[in-house]
Amino acid sequence: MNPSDPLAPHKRERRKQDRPGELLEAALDLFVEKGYAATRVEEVAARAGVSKGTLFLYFPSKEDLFKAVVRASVVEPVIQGAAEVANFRGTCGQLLEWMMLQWWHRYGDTKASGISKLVMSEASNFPELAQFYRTEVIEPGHALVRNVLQKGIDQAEFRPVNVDLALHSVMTPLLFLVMWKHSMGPCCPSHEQIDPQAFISQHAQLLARGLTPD
Amino acid sequence: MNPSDPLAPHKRERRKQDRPGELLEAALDLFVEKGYAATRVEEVAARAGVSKGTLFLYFPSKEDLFKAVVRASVVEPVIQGAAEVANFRGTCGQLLEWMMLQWWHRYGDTKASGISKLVMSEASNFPELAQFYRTEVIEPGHALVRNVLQKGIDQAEFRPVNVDLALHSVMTPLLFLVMWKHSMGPCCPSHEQIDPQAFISQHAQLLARGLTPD
DNA sequence: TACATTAATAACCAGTCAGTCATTAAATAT
DNA sequence: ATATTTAATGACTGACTGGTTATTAATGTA
Repeated sequence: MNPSDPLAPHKRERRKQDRPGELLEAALDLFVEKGYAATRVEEVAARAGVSKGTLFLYFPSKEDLFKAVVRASVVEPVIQGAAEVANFRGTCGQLLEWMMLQWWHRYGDTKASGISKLVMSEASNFPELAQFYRTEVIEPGHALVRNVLQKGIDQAEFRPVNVDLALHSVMTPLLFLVMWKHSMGPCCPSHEQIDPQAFISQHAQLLARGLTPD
Repeated sequence: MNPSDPLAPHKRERRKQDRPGELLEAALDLFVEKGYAATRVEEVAARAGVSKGTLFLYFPSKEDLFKAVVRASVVEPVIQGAAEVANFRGTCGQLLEWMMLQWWHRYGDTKASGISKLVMSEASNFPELAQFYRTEVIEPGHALVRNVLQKGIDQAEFRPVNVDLALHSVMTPLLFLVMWKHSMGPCCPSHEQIDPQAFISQHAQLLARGLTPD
């Protein structure tokens, strides 16, 4: 008998340990690629090499699967990145630029960044998830930036601007790059794509100059 | 007979002229509030005080309804706003700040701005709509900003930065405010809401300083 | 008043998809 | 070997919803 006979009963592998991770991985791909509403759980299961029923063995509902994906793929990078900031040597202006570039190639330029776009898109349909994202992802990130700005002001490297506003001047281009990459980017003629590195660098330097006292 | 008898046949008003506008209005509300996939056409019809069948009398499909909403609520403000720029007197830095503030209270602070968020969210599901949005909304806006930046450089008010990147440093906080307002904003404690006016002003001044030659 | 036109309706259809459950088979214990 | 447990399956269902259409009623006209 042909071993790839499509009518042959599928071999049933029992790998309880690995299933959740594989399902999460598959779900991340599809949610990012197609959005929440447009991805079918059966498709997620298929990509994980498993039947739909099995998925519901590990996640009680599509919504819970989505939440699990967010938790798994977005919280980890944040706390990991935060640790590295302490080691940096240089001016606050340089640190700011370094942080922004790091953020880009550690997270923004990654599949996982699609989740940020997705959470933004679906926030009003999942208020509690938005809340979670805010406290676990946004707030820690803001705190990090706020500290650098405050330190710069305390050391008289920066003017005494409103740090709670200035922080958004730092974060905003990063979020924009992520949104762009996962929405308008793909349908743009390639010759007018944005070069993220160059944009971040120029913006960071613009900010640093703008923050410098007279 | 009770005039509000629920079993009484509904009075049929025939108002062919007004229907499309009313449906568009209702659809704008619901799309902005719940996203594309989550709003049911029957709900749109109901809010417009009309039955589902009637909606399909005026728009051939849900997708066409969506496109019509985008055209109606986003293209008009852009061309109108562009006209006003010519009359401004002041430095390029001041003009930039003025444009950003205008944009905010003429469009960003408006229900229609929810469409920008929606187009971003749904771009990958409606590539052709994203294309339309890019050429009709984004490109004209970019051109406007680019001109001001270039003029500032030509007049030596600004350093010779890369205008195609700097333009995003201008637009980015505006898009961010819109995204925030329609996604994370509603689920944030009110005491840490962003003050859009203040943020835009400070950012614009940061940019103007950052663009100033030594 | 009788007739023609057409805006509006509501019941209906067909396709989709999240979630269920009876059944199967791999792994483990006896 | 045999029995027991439980991971995995996939056919099935029930709710939902975009879109259709036969019918109704409002309006204009002769």
